[in-house]
Amino acid sequence: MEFMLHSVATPFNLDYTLDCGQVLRWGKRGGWWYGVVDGNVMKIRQSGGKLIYHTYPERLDGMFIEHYFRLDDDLPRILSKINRDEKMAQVIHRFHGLRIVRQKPWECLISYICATYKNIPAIKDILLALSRKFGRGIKFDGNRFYAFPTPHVLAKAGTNELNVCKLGYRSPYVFETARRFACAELDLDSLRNIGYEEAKARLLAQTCGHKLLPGVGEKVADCVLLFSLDHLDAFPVDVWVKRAVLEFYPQYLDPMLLEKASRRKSITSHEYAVINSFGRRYFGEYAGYAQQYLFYYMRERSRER
DNA sequence: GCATCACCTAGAGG
DNA sequence: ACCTCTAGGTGAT
Repeated sequence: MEFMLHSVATPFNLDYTLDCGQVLRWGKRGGWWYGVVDGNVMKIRQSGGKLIYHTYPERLDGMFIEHYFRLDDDLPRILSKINRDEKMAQVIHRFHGLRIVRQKPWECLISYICATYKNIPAIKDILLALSRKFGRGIKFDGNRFYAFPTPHVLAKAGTNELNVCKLGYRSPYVFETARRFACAELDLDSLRNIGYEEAKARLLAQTCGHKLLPGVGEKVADCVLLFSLDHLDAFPVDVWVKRAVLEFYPQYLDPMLLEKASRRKSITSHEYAVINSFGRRYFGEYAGYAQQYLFYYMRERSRER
């Protein structure tokens, strides 16, 4: 199957989009990207203004491709909005065509709960282990792929079985969250068409004195809002984005905070609030796009050194 | 409020 | 082989 990149879908760069760290279940082999999306294996590559793809077992159409890769976003307009200074111009130019992907809320939520305090290779290992153990197997192209496990299966699993997948202290978080999902206490899709603040407050809500979703703090909430619930103004702050803001935008921060923050590698909740609100104010309605370009830029730069 | 600290584990780098 | 540092933070104190 083929998808022609029409004018709205341009620019698009498949490699940047799948390699930038927002999705963790894709891998490139022999010129093709392989991933499991929504229970289907997808094999895809880009050839100039064209996407060539196969999906199995369902034959997913162009509408699906367009929706998943956010090819309906007016990227030139978005990039012009976040292009606020020379540094951003450079970052945007470097990764021109990177798009935010529309992930499934459930998979996105579990992925980022698992991602806390882990490096990306380790996160990919965890998600693969969870899928192998609890997900449905799908044979394709002579390989075996695994769908992401359903809430119901993880809710039945229990923390001991989850721990086999190297979740460590995250096991009870994943287990509890799966239970909330399985008994339909949660409807993340209802957070799509309300404002960012309201949606975030509901994700972080407390019930009976404890968290609705254990393991979900500000960072995880912002990732879920940005990557799966269409809140492009969310601005997740992790150690890389913190470094980026401290290095490129020190003049916008209180000198005291700057001084303290640069001495500490992790992020305090106060620092999170300050950097998050700077990002949202400075970059505006598409701050989430700015965040992803900055994140990828910082990681690539560190890898090159 | 608010700052500090423990936490499971494993990849990356020396 | 072995050790240290760090990792897309969160929850408890």
